[in-house]
Amino acid sequence: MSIEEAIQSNQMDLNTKTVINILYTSRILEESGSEILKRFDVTSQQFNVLRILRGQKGKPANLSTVQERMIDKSSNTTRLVDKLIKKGYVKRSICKENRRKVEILITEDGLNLLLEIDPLIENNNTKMLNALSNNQLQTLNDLLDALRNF
Amino acid sequence: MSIEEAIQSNQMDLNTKTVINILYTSRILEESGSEILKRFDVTSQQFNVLRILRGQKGKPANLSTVQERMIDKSSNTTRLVDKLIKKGYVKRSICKENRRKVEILITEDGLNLLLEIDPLIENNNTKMLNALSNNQLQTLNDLLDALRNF
DNA sequence: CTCATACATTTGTACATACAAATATTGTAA
DNA sequence: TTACAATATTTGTATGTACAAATGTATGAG
Repeated sequence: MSIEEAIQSNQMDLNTKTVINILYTSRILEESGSEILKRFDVTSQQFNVLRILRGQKGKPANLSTVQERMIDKSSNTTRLVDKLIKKGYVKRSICKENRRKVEILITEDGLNLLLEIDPLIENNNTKMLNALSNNQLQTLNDLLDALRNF
Repeated sequence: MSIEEAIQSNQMDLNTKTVINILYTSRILEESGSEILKRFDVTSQQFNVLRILRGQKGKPANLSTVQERMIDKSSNTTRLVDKLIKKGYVKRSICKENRRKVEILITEDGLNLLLEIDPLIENNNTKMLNALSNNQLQTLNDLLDALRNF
């Protein structure tokens, strides 16, 4: 289904259409992922933070580093991390070298949660992208990467 | 900048990378647009509804129709419309044929607001998509349209 | 006609987000 | 060393979102 059919609108110029197409497609992917995460009582943002922390491979990350790397750089990473602490998925401590900074570390429970969620999300991603060949996926990535060089 | 550099993560499989790339790029576009809309004290969602209503060309739309066509099908179109009514950009009335339904119509003020915002958003879209040729934009749209046929 | 069901919207409530201001710590220039 | 600016995070507050339950209206079976 073309984006014009999807949102029942024609007569859009190519730029507008492209922007709307990206926003619209993104929303569909986001909702599909959220539905899976809901079962584990984590939001996409929380999942995103957990994956960033796992990527640190044991090294703690500062709040600001986490925020920089987040897909959705919502403010209040503080409160987002609070939620993860309450659930036991991350630990927080004050950085010894610079006491303004905070160090966040994923716990064993957090890592186990990711191990449980990962295959479901990967599976879902595969399903959602099923209609495109690897070549097409590569092209899509290249175009999006290029787009951001405005 | 590739998505791996952007979010400082490598070793992602192609599917995961593509999904993250779409979400990430979408967020950038969304924030850029929101910044413009903020000056006019409307959110992207409200702007989206106003454009849908303008597309009706004088014919009122039901709440459910509006919701179907929204990019972000957030619930509470009711309260979203409330805000637009308070600002004088739309009118609401009960549908005479089916009193369960509500009819929403954009006002003259709403149309004028869109006339003011449109060129700024179009200009911004052009700027944001500047790095891609028309051919590339077309390909991008085709890939996104195809993607949604999962 | 009247009851159950479906439909369209609204409302309640918990939670999340955005943005600004406040707090705490560090670095540095006089 | 003190004062000022810069940095990193937290907190306050208004607004927005998600989801379920409630309300009001229409439709069809018996």
